[in-house]
Amino acid sequence: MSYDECLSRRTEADDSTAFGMSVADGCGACSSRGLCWSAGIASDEKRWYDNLKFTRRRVKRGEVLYHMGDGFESIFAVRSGFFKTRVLLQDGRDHVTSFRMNGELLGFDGIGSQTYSCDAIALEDSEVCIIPYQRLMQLAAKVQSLGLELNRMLSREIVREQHLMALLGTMQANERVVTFLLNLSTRFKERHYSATRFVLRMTREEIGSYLGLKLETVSRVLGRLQAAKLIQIEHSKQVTLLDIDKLNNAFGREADARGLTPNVNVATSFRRQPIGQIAAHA
Amino acid sequence: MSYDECLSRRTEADDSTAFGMSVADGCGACSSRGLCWSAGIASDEKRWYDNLKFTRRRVKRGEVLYHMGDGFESIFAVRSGFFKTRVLLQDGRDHVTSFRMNGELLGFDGIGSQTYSCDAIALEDSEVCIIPYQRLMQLAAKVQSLGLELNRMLSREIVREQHLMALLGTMQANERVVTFLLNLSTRFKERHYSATRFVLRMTREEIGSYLGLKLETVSRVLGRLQAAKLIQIEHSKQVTLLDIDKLNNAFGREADARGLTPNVNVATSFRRQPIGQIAAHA
DNA sequence: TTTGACTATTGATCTAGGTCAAACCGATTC
DNA sequence: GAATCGGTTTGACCTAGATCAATAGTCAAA
Repeated sequence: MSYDECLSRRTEADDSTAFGMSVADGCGACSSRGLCWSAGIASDEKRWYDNLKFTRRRVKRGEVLYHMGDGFESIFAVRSGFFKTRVLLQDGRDHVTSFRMNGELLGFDGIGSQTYSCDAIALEDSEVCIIPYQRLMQLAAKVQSLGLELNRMLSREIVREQHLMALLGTMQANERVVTFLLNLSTRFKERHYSATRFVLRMTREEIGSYLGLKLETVSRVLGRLQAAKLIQIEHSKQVTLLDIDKLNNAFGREADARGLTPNVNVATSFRRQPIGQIAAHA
Repeated sequence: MSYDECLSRRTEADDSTAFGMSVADGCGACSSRGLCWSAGIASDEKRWYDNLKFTRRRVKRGEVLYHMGDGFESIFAVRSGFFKTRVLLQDGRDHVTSFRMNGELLGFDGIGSQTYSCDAIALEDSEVCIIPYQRLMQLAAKVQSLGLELNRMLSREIVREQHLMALLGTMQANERVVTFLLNLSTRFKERHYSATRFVLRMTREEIGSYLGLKLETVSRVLGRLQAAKLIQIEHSKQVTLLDIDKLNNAFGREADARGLTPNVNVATSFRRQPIGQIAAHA
């Protein structure tokens, strides 16, 4: 998908973006302020942003933002909504590699080969800022701190994935699910949403794919966590974390900003116990 | 570890690096030429490299190049030898996240937080080029293509890790090990070493950690592959791939340059069979 | 050349999580 | 309000890979 195609798909009705929107007049009012780009840029260099016009695009639930194999033109910042990314295997298997919420970025995977290497799909009606890479790099040539910040973001994504690899390589099903919930909790908290009560935008199957588990296993673990009064689930999607400390102590350290921190601070034998015992114990 | 410390550990005897070494006079003669940095930089901009003095450091087998938590100053290019990186979990578990051979880079994980997020450990006596990040970025401010190339490398690392996550999330033990062997094979081939006969520098346990398997499982799979006459192993470490095509067809597509391509082009039912049947079938 | 520390192989057994199948639930549509 | 549909839960069973344990190869130091 070319950058022009991208633009043409922009919601016609959205007047505010009709002529592009600079960071100066757009980001200041954005609900992702402080989470997205601009947080890392030296403030005396912010004026440079005027050169970087953002456009936006609405993506309906289930719609694909970009496809694996599409030509890389832009990275995207989630303004609102929720996305998953997934890599596809030739035989039909796939694997979910991330979930993205507002203020988070999509498309880094395309820089290396000039072709996106995964699919990005909206899990609910969403809106993204389109950040054309070429212009971004032209600007970065002038604004030092912008290039540095971009590197930092790429690096943080590498670290996030390392932690996820460790999760996939070493953790039990219980730990994986709890780590996942705590990570979501942290990210909602950063966005000034409730850290203890939130909606799971993704299906059990998507969670399972992300965590390297089958959907039935995810469902069972959630069931056990509920039976242990550590969480509560209504209508399958609405989750309440009833005791974050116990969840933390039993299964994983406070997950940091962007990554899934897979650290565990209890003895191995303990981790292996069924959840009921852990809840009673902690 | 500071950059100065890094320098001070440099091998005293290595005169060629005593006053730093520019890309111009150092990289031209390097055995990693064409694999490392310089391949991606516009050639008319290569002269700028003179400003970037590289120093080197020898790292003995088992020695740590950098530790998780060390202050980030530099990235490293492997000149010779072999490294692993691993993330540590608080309770003593760890997970190997990559193996690096000559021409490959280490330390990207430190850019985001200014602190390395994993350990890098030499698996044999090795030598690295030390690339001070600050100077690199100063130079990148002048040389556009350098900044672009750095972004590409970071992005490729993200994609590599995505593929590895898919491997950890979806593949069977057999597939994982075969994918691993084929990936090594490809990388050796790129370096003009034999694609079919090479030495495993890492232990079964390290392979297992990387692949999310136990060392016994790795050993068993290798044993089965050998029994199926797909590979041959001498002295535990010396591997010969006897039939790359069969390995490929049965378990995974040709692995691309840097990533573990987890694609599989056979039916699921087929993949599940024991190796002997696959070998007979393919 | 023996000793000792690793590392790897191999067998026997166990279990976490996968697989299969049925039932359930809430939302939508007819 | 019956029917359909996508997603979820739950139970019964099974198996890939983990675990445990014994043996053996490899290499370097004494």
